[in-house]
Amino acid sequence: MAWTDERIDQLKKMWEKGMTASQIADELGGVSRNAVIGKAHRLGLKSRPSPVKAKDSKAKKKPAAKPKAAPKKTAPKKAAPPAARSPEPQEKPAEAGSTETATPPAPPQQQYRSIGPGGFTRQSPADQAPLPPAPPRRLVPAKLDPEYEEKTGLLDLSERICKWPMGHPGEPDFHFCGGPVNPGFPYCVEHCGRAYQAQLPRKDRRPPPPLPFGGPRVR
DNA sequence: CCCTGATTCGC
DNA sequence: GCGAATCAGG
Repeated sequence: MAWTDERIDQLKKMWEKGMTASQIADELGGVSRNAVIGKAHRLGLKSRPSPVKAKDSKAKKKPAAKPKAAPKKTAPKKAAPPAARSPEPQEKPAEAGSTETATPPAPPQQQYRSIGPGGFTRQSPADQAPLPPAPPRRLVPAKLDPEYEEKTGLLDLSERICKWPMGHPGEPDFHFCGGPVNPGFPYCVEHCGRAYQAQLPRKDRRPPPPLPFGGPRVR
């Protein structure tokens, strides 16, 4: 599969969106995870938190004892030069919370109010007691509803996860089996048994169960 | 084991 | 330029 401009564009978007190389790879299709990573680097895309990095400052020298059976074809060019990485921006605002002090409650002060018809105290918007700062909100619950914890969702699927649907799409608790697959199949052993069945002779077939949601829409 | 990204190097 | 193989941390 070639890297067309379009696919490169998708790659960039996904990469910058934080998707993993694997996710990007099988979203694009036709490329491996390695291909995606390789391309990303060639494109000069920003590297992202990698497990195997950020290790430094410890010069561990093991002078001897590491022949490794010489699996390399060429002379292993060790000694990665500790070339000074680009100077980290080091943007640490060091600003003591001088600006984020909570708004102090308005001090009691002389106020002039007019009395409206019916004796109501007139109140202008400026007279409104200052609203306390809104509490910080979470966009996402810190903890998943226990009902969905442990459930296998669409994004959890992989080549070794059983993709047998449990429930129906659209239902709140729709999820996937999530068990280990029967190697070579998209389902676990149990669900392979459900998925792959020989046809019964016509006379032995049961009528199909009623379709959910009232069946196909007729226009 | 599984996952991740980085790097190398033959093509 | 490409990406499999390899490395290495979580």
